Amino acid sequence: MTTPFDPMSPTSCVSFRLRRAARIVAKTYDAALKPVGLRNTQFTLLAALIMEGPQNIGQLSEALATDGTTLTRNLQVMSKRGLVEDASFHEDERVRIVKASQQGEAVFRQALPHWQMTQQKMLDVFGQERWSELADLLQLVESK
Amino acid sequence: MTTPFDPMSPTSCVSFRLRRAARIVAKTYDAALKPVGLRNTQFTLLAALIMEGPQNIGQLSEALATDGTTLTRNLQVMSKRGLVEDASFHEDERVRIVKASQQGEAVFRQALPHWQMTQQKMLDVFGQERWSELADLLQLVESK
DNA sequence: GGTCATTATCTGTATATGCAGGTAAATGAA
DNA sequence: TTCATTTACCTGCATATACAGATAATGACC
Repeated sequence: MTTPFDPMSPTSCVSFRLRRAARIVAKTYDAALKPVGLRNTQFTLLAALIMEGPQNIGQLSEALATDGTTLTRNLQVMSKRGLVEDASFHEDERVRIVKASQQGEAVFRQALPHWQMTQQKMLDVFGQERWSELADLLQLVESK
Repeated sequence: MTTPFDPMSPTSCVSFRLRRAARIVAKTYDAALKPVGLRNTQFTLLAALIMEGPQNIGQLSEALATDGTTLTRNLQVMSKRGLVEDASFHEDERVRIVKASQQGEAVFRQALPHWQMTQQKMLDVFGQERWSELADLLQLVESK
């Protein structure tokens, strides 16, 4: 006697469902990262810079699917905290290359176990198999 | 020779993946709803008030998994535009009941076909079957 | 070499989001 | 009844997010 899932009801709005789930999940990571003073978003940004190396706004924007103007400001916050800094200049003077600072790397190392704990918990919720499928589905949206 | 999916790499962070997908999807709906002057978030809020009837902040917060303080402000914006308004008083004077205004309902009706078009496009991307599965998976997070 | 379109980023403005902490009403216990 | 606790909501503060439009540097074409 469950209500049938009606995909064309605003309740089933893909945007709503994704955002709602994202809000809940983000809160979990935020809580876990709180001891090291990072938000989940900042952890991701730091991870990108550390794992992929110094990058410019455009590259980050592409990789994270985040508007460049958003990144400018998110990086500003992190810059004030000394987590990231501008890297060497580029031939093209329009381009700004950003990298994780030493302190940024240290904070990231501190954050990693907290993140891993939470990530593992999330994998347990889904089951690793299903998360892999879910990730694939989400990727569909991004390629299109 | 594809890189194997490593669920414990920060690149696979559940929060990051969900948020990234949500950003992309939200932009699509925002673009579609622009002609009627609604953001996807506002459409959802309006839909909740119209389909479920007048509600207080607490009920909305529960249904949308959005912090009450966020709702207070989001509703403020919509109230200024005359889309929502306070409903009759409650016995409990702490409680504030909100409802869609006449104009809110009119705007919602205008928005609906635009939303439907976009929703259908998203269903096509996933395939209806898969979206149903995806929605189920997302719900896992919310129940826990 | 000068002009014009393109590209990379930033600013102004507005919404979305949530935590801490505050206030007022309701509730429950003594 | 009185007072402490709980509940429902709001304010202050900070971050996240993106569109429009501005700016500055490149690149292409004559």
